[in-house]
Amino acid sequence: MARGFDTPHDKAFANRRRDPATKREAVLTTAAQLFIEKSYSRASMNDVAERLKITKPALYHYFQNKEQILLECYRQGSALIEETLNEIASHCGTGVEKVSAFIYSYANVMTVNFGRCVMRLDEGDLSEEARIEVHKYKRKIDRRLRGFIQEGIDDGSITACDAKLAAFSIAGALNWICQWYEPEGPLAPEEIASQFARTLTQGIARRQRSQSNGH
Amino acid sequence: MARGFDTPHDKAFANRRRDPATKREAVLTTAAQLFIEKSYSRASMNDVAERLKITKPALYHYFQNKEQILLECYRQGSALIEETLNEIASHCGTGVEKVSAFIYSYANVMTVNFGRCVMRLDEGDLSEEARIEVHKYKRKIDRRLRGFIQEGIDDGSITACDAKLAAFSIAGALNWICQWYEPEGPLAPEEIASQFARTLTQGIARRQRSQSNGH
Amino acid sequence: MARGFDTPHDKAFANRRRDPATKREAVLTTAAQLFIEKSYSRASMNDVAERLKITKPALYHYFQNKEQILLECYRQGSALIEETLNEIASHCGTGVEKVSAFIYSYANVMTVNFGRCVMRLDEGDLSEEARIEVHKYKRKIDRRLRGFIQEGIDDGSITACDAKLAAFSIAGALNWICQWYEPEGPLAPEEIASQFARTLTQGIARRQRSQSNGH
Amino acid sequence: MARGFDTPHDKAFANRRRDPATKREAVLTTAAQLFIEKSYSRASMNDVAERLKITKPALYHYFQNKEQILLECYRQGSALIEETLNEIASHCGTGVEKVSAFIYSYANVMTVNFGRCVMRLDEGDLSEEARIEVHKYKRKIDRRLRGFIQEGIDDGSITACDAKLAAFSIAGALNWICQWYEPEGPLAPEEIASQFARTLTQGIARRQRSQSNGH
DNA sequence: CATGAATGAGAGTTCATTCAT
DNA sequence: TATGAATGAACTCTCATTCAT
Repeated sequence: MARGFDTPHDKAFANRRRDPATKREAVLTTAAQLFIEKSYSRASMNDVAERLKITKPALYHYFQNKEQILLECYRQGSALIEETLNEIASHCGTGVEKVSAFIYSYANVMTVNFGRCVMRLDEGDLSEEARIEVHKYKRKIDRRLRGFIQEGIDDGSITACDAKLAAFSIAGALNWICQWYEPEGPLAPEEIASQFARTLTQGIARRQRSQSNGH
Repeated sequence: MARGFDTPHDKAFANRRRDPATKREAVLTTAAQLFIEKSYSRASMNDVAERLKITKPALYHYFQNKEQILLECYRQGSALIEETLNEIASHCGTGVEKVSAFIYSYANVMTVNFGRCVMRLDEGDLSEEARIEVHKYKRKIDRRLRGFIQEGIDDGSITACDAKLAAFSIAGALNWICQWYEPEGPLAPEEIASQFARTLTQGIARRQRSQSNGH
Repeated sequence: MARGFDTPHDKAFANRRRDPATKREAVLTTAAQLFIEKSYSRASMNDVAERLKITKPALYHYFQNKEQILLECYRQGSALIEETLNEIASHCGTGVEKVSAFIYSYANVMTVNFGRCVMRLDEGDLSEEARIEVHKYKRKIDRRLRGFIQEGIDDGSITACDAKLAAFSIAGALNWICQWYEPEGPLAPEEIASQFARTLTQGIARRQRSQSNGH
Repeated sequence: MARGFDTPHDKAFANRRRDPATKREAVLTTAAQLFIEKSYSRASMNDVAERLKITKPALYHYFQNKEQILLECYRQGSALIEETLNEIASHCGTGVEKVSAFIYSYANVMTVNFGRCVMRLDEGDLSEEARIEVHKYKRKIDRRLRGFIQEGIDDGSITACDAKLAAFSIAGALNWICQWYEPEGPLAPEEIASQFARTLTQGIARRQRSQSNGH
């Protein structure tokens, strides 16, 4: 996974007859990259175009406007998260195991640009309508995490606690990853993911004489 | 502490003979509020001036430019955190106790505007020089927290673990507070602070009865 | 006459082997329609292409550029008017009869898109050269109308008056039709035409019984 | 009246401390002039600014945006017309006299830029809301004119006819003035006004043995 | 031939900042 | 001193037009 996002995407535009879907993707990926690097408001359409070595108006062939690009970033990132959520929910296991799996997967998503966009970019840049859509995604994630925690409390694998605050705490630790993670840094996504899964789970796991949370 | 930042500060400008320092403070507080409400880039100097019921150029009597206001917000918030850090460091106690105290204080700071500014605003809006200064503050906080954790590991109050990642995890949960906390919301800062102190500490605290958590 | 211009013209492009002249006409008719609906500047080449279900560059096979389409609209509309003018001029009859016939025909033309284009679209969108050409058409119409009026004055069928201003007045009433006429509206072109012919002619016709209208 | 609109209005901006209302007016007058000269869409904010010898953004001190300038032009022009309407309506006189007075005043208004704007500019450039407002103005004018005509029919001063079409015809002749009138041309507004009043009134006036419509 | 893709020029608008009073 | 007015630079977006296939 990951680390591949720094490669130039201007090749997608080398030939005029290239697959338009590929080009659209290239625009999106480059935009996401820039949004993370410089923030949405400081990343101009010109910046995106320049990095792709095309002109500004060409972008408007693939997206209606800047906000649509932003929204699509949110959607892509949310989709990544949703995938893992569904997978985990469908698996059997105790609550604490689901929480642990969630943390592991989510941490990984927070190291790819689209995932980072979801939690790092400013929703204030979205229109009211788009903001509502994005909120739906976020609420769903939150509800799932709380659900896993509650399952754990119910099945005895998690210590009794305020599921809401526990979720905030875990989500906070995870979401913060997208603020400090650097693709070129010394920590590989998997390392981060597995240690986070271990540490954060311990904070809420029911003490037992011996416990293994394998990953 | 807390909650006092929503009162209107335009009164500071009601009387011409008011202390200039007070006025400067009023500008700063109002700006911080707006930066949190709308983000730095969407909060215009006009907005600040309007809310204070003064004119735009008047702002330039107290601050060189918009960035200086932003930087000062970072400084104020960082100072709040530093204070608590020094206090805790000077207190006696085991490592885990210091960590717990840190979490409690820090969580509280994350609910006041200046504190929120430090971790919520975008450093990309600062000049290179200012960004370096702010990084110094942040590194210091991180170093302290890691130090507390290491102390705990050394004195046996904290389970052996990667202090760096543990710090990231705790800091993440805490820093995220400034993203979701709402002054008018149902959760009081102290509630948040105490539950976070409890939950997050558990994640790293040494279990009193012997316990092995298989790698 | 009339009302047939709302039928879709994209059928002209359905068959590849269709007469190119037919296609050109279809472009023109559609463009005229759009120019009337949205104005020349707001009707984009894209709009024209979309309505015809062809691609934008295809338009450039039939017309050099947007302005040429506009010019051609003027020409088509002017031709319609010119036709009626010649017909009327060649007919025998008193001046007032010619004026009445002119009003009737002209009013009808003002309810078809090409006719409307001539008097409703903005000459400012034409190049200097084209504008001069269009002015020639308009001047010719004006001269003819004035001629008819003068004939009437000379043959006694029209009250003595400033032929120039009288022409302006009649032309104004007629030209204004293209601003308010709606193809789907309650008034049929012929109704409008006949009442206008009656009313406007009365304004200048010589009274059968002697009458003085004091200056 | 009239003819004064070609004088440069940049003097209003010579001094920074000049009356803002005067400057606003200067912007409006210059804009109206340009809208008539080049049409709304071709007259750029830059054009307006240049002619006033200020910069583009300075315009935004006086008007929210381009459309607001346009709307204000419509308002100013409509106000001019409304004034005369009220005056005429309150005067005693037969219907035909009122119609004649209306024509005279209205024709004059059609020779000043604001008046011309009302009937010459494209309503399609207005937002839905503004368009509704402008329609209200126009409907009011139309209703008044029809009212005057109906009064005339009722009091016997005007020949029985379709008041609606008669109004269209008169309004058309008058509105067309704003298309061909040139401030520097040979015809003075008053000349146009008085002949139009005479000619158009005759078109509907009841024939009497002798009649004087003085102006 | 006909087309999807791309461009260049220019539009309106915003905003931090600085004159000039 | 403190302010209303003005600016310059930047941004998003549109569109007629033309490549390149």
